[in-house]
Amino acid sequence: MKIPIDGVQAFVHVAELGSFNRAAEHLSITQTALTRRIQRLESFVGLRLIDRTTRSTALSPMGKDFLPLARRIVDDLVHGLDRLRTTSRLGVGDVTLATLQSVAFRQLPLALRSYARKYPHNRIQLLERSGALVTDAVREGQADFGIHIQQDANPDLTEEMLMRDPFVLVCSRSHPASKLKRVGWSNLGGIDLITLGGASGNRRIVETQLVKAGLQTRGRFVVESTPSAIALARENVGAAILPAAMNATTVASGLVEVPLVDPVLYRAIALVRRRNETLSPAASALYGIIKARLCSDKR
Amino acid sequence: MKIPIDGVQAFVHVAELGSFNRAAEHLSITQTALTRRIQRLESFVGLRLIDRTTRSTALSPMGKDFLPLARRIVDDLVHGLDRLRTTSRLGVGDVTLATLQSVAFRQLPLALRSYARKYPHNRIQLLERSGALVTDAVREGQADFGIHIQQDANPDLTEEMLMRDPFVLVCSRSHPASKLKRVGWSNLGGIDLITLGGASGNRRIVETQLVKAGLQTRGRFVVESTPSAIALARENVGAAILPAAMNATTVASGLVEVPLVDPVLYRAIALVRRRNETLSPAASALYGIIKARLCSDKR
DNA sequence: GGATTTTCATGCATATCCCTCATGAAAAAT
DNA sequence: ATTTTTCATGAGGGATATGCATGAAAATCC
Repeated sequence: MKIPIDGVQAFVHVAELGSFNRAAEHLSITQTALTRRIQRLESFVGLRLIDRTTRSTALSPMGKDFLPLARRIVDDLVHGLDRLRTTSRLGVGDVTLATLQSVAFRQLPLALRSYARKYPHNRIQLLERSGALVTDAVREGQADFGIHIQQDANPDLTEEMLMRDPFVLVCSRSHPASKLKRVGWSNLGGIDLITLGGASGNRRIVETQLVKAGLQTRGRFVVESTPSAIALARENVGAAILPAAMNATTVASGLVEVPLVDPVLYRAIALVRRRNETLSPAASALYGIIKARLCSDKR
Repeated sequence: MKIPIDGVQAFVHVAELGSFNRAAEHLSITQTALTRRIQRLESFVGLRLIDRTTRSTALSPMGKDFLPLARRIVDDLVHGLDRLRTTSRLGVGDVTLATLQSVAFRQLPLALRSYARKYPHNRIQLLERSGALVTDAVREGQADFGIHIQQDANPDLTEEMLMRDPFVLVCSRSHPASKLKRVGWSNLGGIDLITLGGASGNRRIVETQLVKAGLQTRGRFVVESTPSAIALARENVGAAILPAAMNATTVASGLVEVPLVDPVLYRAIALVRRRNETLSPAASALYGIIKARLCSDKR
């Protein structure tokens, strides 16, 4: 036999309004239907919960006992489901996004502002991680999804490419290379290179390519972060290999970007999330906005 | 749209068992039906609660959020309704019974013992009241129901006659009246009467009849309780007018009961309870037992 | 005091909903 | 590659709830 939740709800309403008719109206059903619901509930539990004459209604002793619990059940149910519904409709909720610092600096702010306008009540937590740590944060559930450099496929995760970001050579205007229209990887031999080290995801890509070009694995200067690299380049210590998206030129004046070619090497920025797991509405909305924003930004 | 309580229940089971099939089996429905319930729930709230592949099931973030509440709802509902059901089936519960002292002495013990055997876990509280106080206790809700002397109908109460208890003249074996087979009310003139006073319900009945018989309103000795009356009669101070049910003869030896006739006057012992209010199962059971026991006892 | 109004209960027809059976699809196990 | 396991889907039938019209009982009204 089925659980007469309708009956419980009806019971609470009758108890509160003291009348079948008013309760029925309140529930937008006929009085007939309401009577039947109460009857079903009573026959389910096997005892009379509401003593009713043609004139008045009153709870029986057991009805009085049951009322608080019944009220709680109905409230929990209605509010609980309602919360879920509004969540789904409005996309209410918190989002935690793991991202590369570099992306957080440049591309993300626009997307976040757009999201914040659309969902003023939602909070966003940004985890700024470098390299593989983004992936880890997503896989371990610390973040709803992440933005990272595409890498070896992970069975637990799905990726979706956002844009391909070419590497460029950044150097001071007074640096010899600044005069070039472009420069091939194999022509970097005579240049003091500033490269990223540490856990950076770029490091792997750049170093691989350097090896292919027959140069030493590491640049002459290995720094931990992009700002440091830019600072060094600015002082003309050497030329830095950086993603174009960093837009070093605009960060510090007096710098020049020279495209790196043969081959044009990209780092693939991708959205990453757990495979087979639905994003929360809030996360899903942000995911969509980022995808739309950054894809159109593609160079 | 209707509240998908089945879906919530299904959701909890799937969450706990990690499998649609096992959950379906647990609920004794087909896997198909269970899938449908989950689908209905999800379409009701508008978001996916369980991420499922053909191989595995896992809660989505919102599902995880919802699980504790869902579990509580289902538990409350199932346990709450179950409690009511067992209550109705077993008649579990406490009963408070208001009764006349006289009835409590004599007829009730048998009924109570029988009830106690049938429902070993139920507690009974006895309110011993005299006269109209039984009625008051019932009307004011202090007692579930009562046993009293039938009187003017009260709109709030319903009565059900249990037995009619004739009044007898109780006297010592050495009392002149003890030789009579019966005695008419109008022949009580020369006898020193011991009557009940105070709040006794019998008082009204007896006094009314005495007036009708042309005797003084009160007996020569007016006592407050039956035991006192019996004690006086035993010492041959006079003859007492008492309900036959008191069985004075067996309480104190050396006493004789003489039927009072012209008319044979009864006090009507009745069950009384609040009109239009369902008795709790426990009370209802006791009510039934008393009715059966004492009615068969009718003289 | 009888007519009217109010309120809960019931019989019947209908529409809705939900379940089961059979089958499909996808992924893991053999 | 085949089998097995597990969730999803389509269709049909049966159970169940709903609504309308009406009844019954009690309070109110004139």
